[in-house]
Amino acid sequence: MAELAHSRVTIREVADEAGVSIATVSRVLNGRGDVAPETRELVSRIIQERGYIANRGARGLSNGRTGLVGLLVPLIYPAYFSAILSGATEALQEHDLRAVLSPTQHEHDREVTLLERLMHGLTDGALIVLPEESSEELERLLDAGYHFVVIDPLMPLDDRIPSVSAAHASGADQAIKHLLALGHRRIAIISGPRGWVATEDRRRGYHAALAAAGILPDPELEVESNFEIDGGEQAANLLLDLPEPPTAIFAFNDNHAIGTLRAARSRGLRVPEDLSVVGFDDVEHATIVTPMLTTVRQPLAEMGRTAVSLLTRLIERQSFEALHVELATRLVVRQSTGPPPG
Amino acid sequence: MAELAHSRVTIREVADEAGVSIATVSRVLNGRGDVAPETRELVSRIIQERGYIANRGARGLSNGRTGLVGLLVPLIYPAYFSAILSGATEALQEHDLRAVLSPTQHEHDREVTLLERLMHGLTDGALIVLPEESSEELERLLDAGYHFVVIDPLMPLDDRIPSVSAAHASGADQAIKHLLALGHRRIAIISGPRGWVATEDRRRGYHAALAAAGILPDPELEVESNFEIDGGEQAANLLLDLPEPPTAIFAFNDNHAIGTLRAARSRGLRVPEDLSVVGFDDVEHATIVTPMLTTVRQPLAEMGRTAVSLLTRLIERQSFEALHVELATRLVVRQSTGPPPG
DNA sequence: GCACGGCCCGTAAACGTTTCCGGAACTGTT
DNA sequence: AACAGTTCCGGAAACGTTTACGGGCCGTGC
Repeated sequence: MAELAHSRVTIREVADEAGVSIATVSRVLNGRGDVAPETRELVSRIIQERGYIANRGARGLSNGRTGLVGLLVPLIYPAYFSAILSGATEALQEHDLRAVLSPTQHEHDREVTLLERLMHGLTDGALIVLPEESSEELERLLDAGYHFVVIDPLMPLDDRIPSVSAAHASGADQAIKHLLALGHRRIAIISGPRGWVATEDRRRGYHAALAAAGILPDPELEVESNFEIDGGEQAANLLLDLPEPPTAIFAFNDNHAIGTLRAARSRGLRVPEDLSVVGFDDVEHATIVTPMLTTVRQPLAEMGRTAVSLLTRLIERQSFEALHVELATRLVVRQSTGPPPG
Repeated sequence: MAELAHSRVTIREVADEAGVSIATVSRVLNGRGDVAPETRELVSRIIQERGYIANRGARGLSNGRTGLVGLLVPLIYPAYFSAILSGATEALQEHDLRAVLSPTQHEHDREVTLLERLMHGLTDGALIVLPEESSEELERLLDAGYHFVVIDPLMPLDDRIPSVSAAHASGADQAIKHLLALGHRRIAIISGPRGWVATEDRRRGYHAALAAAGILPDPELEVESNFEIDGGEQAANLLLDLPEPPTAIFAFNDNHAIGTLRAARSRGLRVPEDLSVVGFDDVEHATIVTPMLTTVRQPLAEMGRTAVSLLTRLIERQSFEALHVELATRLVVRQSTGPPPG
């Protein structure tokens, strides 16, 4: 039994006070047509006065909609995620939906059970950022009739699975073209884990831009790392220790770029005079570091918002139009790139 | 009517398959005593097999608990908030509670209506970070029987309102003592808005530490700013333009400190040789900036976790033990402080 | 052999909505 | 004056749980 303390005002009380049935109150609540203007006005006023707010749980029970949307993210803290979250929850609020936040700590099992609990009556759908699941697992979800959209898929997904991501290849292409235009020829990359969509797409962009300039890719110039600053620093050290080191490094995220800056500084290399650095993401970090990073901007908040709009359309069963949207990336030139030395 | 699509398995089906009543299934679900071991075992197995998960909405309707907790934050993106969120949601998950995320964009009205909607059957309680509400408004919530705990109150709150915050005065005291020990005598502050608890407490710590060293506070050395980097930069410029500028600046948050770094750099001042800078918060920004910031660390994630543990105690019993907890702050000395010039 | 107390378990009410179905009161047509 | 068609509204079922209440059955003690 609920504490009688917050004895909320219920639809029954509103109905009694207005001298109508609860059915009628429900109708004005949901903007149904079948109600006389005066009645509607009267009921509305009483709802106002009493501060009545429908119980979401009950509503969900009765009509199958809970007004809740699950937000599955590996972590909350890193700026990459919080930017997406920020855009998503804001858009959710505009649709009068609430976000149920569920960090998965990058653990596959945790994510799977979370999803199961979410779909079981708790939420109307979910946004899954960087899903740990295989395409098959997600397809099963889909077949179960659950609504969700994936943000920035890690692995290639089945075509039926709605997703929003950034234009990775184009971003990499812009970055490399920029370096090329500055005169660089020996351009290294610090990439994310192989096999991830983002990694492979950006590599593709990198290779394509090099090829277009008639440069053969040198496997020595491609190293892989995690997403931490330390990892970036180590990778950069590897690169700079090469007999013939690169004059520019394109890092696949801003943390890597910052690590590269550190590596450069620790060996007395000036950026951009001795070494050019380009990042990816354009989170706030990029602008507070010295020198400020030239980086490829991902519209993270916008990705969150877009995912919400896909999801709401899905929930309302409106659409099977553009299930996959790719948002443009844009190179932001700041201080960490310049002509190669010599 | 619910979409038949995700026709979830219901308690009824489990009951039928086990050949018992739904009451019995409910009993084993909730670990009630009144059930024979074999029955319990049988029902448990079927629950497992069928992957049954109780519908939260229905459960909430019936027993008044929804398993949801509201998280009210002004914004999500800034590291300060996401660190708190991170700690809170993690702790929530351990209690098998889910977080309903509600950014208020610093708008008082938005926050009030959000709270109203939250308490109306949606959630069992809430965590309110940096509440925009007056103490009176919160007291009314309290009297209505709603459970919540405030994290980092903006304004002084009534004693009955549970809260968790950081040891502001002690942090400021540590920072100033550190600067004093380095030999600084002319120490300025860039504070947050006057009237805010955090601001006033830190000012108190600042004044106390100065007084203990026999230094009279100079009002010229105290400027106020918002929480952005730009604001910090402007404030620092004001300070550095003084006829007798400070040799050290204690900024009330890391953004201000970073702004101060910028101001120093733009006028050719070296940090820490020409100017010492101390920040507050110790978010990640503090470590990626050059020089790395000496700063007062607030245990943000821990504050989130602590708030959750207060809240769950509140929800479960009506306990009135330690309603106010203040977590220790700690000075982290890095590269932005040194002896004064000359 | 009987009453009684435990142990298990089922029945049914209750939680607050939405929505289907049908009915009353009008309006307008013949 | 009867009738069909509208318009507006109420009754009641349904959603999936929890839980108060009561009842069967068994063993125990006399």
